[in-house]
Amino acid sequence: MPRAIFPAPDHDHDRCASSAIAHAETLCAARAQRLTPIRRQVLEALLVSHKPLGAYEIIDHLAGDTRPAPITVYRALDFLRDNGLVHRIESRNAFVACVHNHAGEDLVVFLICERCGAVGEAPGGGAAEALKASSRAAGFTPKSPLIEIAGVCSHCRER
Amino acid sequence: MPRAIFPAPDHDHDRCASSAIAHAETLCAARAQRLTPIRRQVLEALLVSHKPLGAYEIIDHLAGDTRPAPITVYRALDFLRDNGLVHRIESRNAFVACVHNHAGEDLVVFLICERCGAVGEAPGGGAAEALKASSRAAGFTPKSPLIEIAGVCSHCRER
DNA sequence: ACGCTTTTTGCTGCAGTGCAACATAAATAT
DNA sequence: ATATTTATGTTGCACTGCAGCAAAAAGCGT
Repeated sequence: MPRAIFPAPDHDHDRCASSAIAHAETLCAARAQRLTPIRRQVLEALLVSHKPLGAYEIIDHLAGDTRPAPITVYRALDFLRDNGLVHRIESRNAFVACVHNHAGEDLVVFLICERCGAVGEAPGGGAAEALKASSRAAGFTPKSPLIEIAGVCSHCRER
Repeated sequence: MPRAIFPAPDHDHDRCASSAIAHAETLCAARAQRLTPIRRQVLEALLVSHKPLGAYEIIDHLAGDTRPAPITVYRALDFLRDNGLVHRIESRNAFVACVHNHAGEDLVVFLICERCGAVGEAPGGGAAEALKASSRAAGFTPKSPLIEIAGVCSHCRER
């Protein structure tokens, strides 16, 4: 069965989080990038929440021993984003862990549930090319489109 | 000739701004909405700049007599956005005047030039339906997609 | 093992974003 | 004219995001 875009609310968080961490380790090792404790902790915080978190919410999650300064978290987020492990949800000023493993694809469509706050990553299908073609027709030289769709996810709809 | 998506850098700003203001007046009159001085000034500031402005940049533009408080500008922006006269560029935390007059269409694609900062509104074509269909396939009930594309506009490319 | 360089983290500070809560003024309705 | 709605002014604050510099840690060459 394919990975559900919106995992069931009662799914095994720990399992999918540890698998994502493992993936991050593999990827960083392959690129000679260092998944330092802070970076890993930020990623873990996003993974267990399974929802987009603001920078200060991440700080709250990490505030076990010493409370990290905002800049520390932002730098970790920059690193994780550069390596495709975390996405920024622009319409929310928040960040989500990427659980999609979209290898090299350029278009990610974020589905943002307005009830539970969960974010799914849907395949963009042909939309990327259509949008790029449309913008080129306007004389524009496009990079990858950013697409975010608000709505209601399957689990919230059923309730 | 159709309205260019990226108006030439030397086009008649005053002309297109005053036409947009006239449109705003007509629209507000038709809806029994009040285009008060502050709201008009905020809209004018965005129109003459022809680029996205942050809230504090708008304040600077209006700071002729008395400097408006941030909340004042945000409230004016809320009003203008509710009436489709202004859009928010999420990836920039900034606002642009809408010069597209897209009557009732739901999809707006923002083309954001990374060199000059200008923002064009391109027709979305069939992308909206494709994206909605794709998200429905994931059990998601979508509202209108938000699409922003960074790149280089025609005028900057020629230079 | 030693110093050197690069990378990462810590720290201080600040500019920008965005809005809540309440008070006042202006416009509209009755 | 008075009551009601709508808009603006004021104060204050929480969040966002990063610059600039200092200290620590990791990697590298000899």
